[in-house]
Amino acid sequence: MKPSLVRTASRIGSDRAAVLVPLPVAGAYDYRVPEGMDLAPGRFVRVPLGAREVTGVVWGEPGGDIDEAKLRDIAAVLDVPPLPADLLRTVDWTAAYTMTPPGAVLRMAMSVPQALEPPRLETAYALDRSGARDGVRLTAARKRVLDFLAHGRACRAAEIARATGSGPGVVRGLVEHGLVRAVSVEPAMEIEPPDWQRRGPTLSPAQDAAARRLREAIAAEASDSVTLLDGITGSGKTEVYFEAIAAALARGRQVLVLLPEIALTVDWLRRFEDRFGAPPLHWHSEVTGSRRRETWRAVSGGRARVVVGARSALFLPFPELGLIVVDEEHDSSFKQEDGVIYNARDIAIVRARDASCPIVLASATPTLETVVNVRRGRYQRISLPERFGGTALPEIAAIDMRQQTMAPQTWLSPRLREAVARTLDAGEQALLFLNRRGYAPLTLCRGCGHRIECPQCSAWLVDHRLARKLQCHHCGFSTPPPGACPECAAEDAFVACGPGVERLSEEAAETFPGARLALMSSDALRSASAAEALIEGIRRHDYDIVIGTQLVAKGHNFPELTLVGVVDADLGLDGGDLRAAERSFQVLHQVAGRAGRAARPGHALIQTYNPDHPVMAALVAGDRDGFLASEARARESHAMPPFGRLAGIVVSGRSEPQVDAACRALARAAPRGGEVTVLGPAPAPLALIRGRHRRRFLVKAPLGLRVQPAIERWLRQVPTGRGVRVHVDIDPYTFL
DNA sequence: AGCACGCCGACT
DNA sequence: GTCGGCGTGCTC
Repeated sequence: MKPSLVRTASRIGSDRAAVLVPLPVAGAYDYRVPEGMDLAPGRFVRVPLGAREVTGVVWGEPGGDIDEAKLRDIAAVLDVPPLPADLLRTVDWTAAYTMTPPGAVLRMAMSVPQALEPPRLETAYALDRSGARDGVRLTAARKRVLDFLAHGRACRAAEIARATGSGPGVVRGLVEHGLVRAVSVEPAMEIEPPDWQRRGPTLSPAQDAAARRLREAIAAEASDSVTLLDGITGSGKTEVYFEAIAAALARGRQVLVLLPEIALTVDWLRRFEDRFGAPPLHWHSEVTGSRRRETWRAVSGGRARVVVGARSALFLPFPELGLIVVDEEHDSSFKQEDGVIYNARDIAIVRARDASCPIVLASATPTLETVVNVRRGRYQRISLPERFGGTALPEIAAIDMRQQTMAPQTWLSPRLREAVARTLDAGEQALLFLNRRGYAPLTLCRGCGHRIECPQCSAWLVDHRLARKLQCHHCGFSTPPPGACPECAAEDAFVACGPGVERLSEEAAETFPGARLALMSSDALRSASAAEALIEGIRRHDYDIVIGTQLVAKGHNFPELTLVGVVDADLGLDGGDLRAAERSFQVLHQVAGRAGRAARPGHALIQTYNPDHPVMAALVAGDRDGFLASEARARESHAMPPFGRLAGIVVSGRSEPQVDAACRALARAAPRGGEVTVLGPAPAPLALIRGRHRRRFLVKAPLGLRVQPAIERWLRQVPTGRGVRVHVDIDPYTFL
């Protein structure tokens, strides 16, 4: 029995209402409600704003302190379902937490303006039962069309033609004879409902036990629980949370699954269809046009039962949200770095709380934040300790690069070369992982030592030899490689320094002649279909060695891959980032997990100059929890997250003196002596991006304190203006 | 985010 | 003398 899910919002009682417009204004504006207009929070309305008219959302009771003379009338109420009340709360919470104007957050929930417009009607054809068949010559084609329409509802001409194999003239003829009539219909995307009663693949006893516990958590009375599904790579987490999805669907609820953008693979979708017999709806930046509009409307109207998407799916208007799953919970791509700066994982937890629904965080390498929340008893944990099918985790060994003799301009150590050769001899596949795109990260002039830098950023240009370009990875600037040095005019004097995947693939080709190489990086794979084709090829063993960036680490399953070689494991460790160690551990652990997923055991070799580093030691020992414990101790001793609060304040502008002046003014006004500490200003690690100079402050506060009011008070005292912008990043991830 | 208002260079 | 450049400021 489907419970009643209509969350009845209280009607607006007075002749005024607060309306939030999707613009970065300070808050909701009051408008006059015309006589007889029936409003409740969440309703979409058209309101006059300055010289134009915009669509906003009724937010609640009026603020009241606005001059009667300034009040303007709400122009119209849109005939679409209102934004659910729980989403209004999440928008308010997100705005307050991230210190963003609520209208800017609302804009994310109104990202499809076309979905609010009355749909363009389409012409469809239906059987006209009043039409007399006497005297009409019923050809075979006409009969097929009439039979087809006798079963279904009105269909578009193209659909009828496709289904009956007849031309467009057939329908037209039937219309002329009055047997079929044209009707106007709203275009509605056809959605196959997922079948939760269908029998999915057989679960292992461990999976089954985990699934049962998850179902119980969902059925429990206190349903807004947070559960960490903690399962090592290959333990079948996905199939376990599918059972949670089935349970939510059985209760008549909608489900949202958040995945990191690149983890939504054909593999994942195939598993979903195996369980539910139908695909979920997708939501990410590449879903555009009418598909985007129809998906939004299907979510809003409740026709979409399961949506899988990237972080922006979080603000879709689910009226009956019953479960959120955040897969690869630790993935840093959940953190949005531009516009409204938020972490989709954290907002998902808030959205679940506001909607009173459970949420599942899944990961093989959960974040320290999540693990600490489990320890504090705020989250539950369900563990999947073994790999599905009894396959062992790959054995991980470090290669101490200080002990290896390297030929100049090579990056594969003798030990790694030997291991790759053995793997190829055994007829198996090897993966060489290097988390750096392009051919070389630095190009310098042999003559004068000049380094080629981005003209708008303080960053080197990366040599992309396949594309015949030098490229800036921070602003997208690109230029053909110069013939002569811009500094000393020397010809042909450039040297490429350091390796990228393109260069590594060159070395692999020289070292292993005859081996078939696949290069997997975002540059080499222009489209999603090209990526899928390559992945299929790897799976079919069309390639012997895969060379890839982080892209290969995500969710792919290559059964004949038995060796993973990490070329430069130290790459992520420097950078002064709070989470550098944690993130390195996560990505290295994940990429090592690509080895040996089927019947064959796998192993991973990690080239490092720091074999004693806690990250490397923990990987080799297979001691994830030990690593998390030592990382927790280190953070706790410095009162760093999750044992303290952090916020970044980035000051930027085109004029360096103006930025410095603003920083001095901010430093003078910075709160001191209290519980809040302000560090800085320091040049941001990338002191110049897109021609903007950047400085940053770091605000530290104890856990129990809300930093936002302190920051608000501080920033309000200092008028910035003069082409200088100040951005607040609560819980910063990268310190760039 | 738009769109207006406002104060300084090349044109009918 | 105007048309218009886009800098800053407001929108219930």
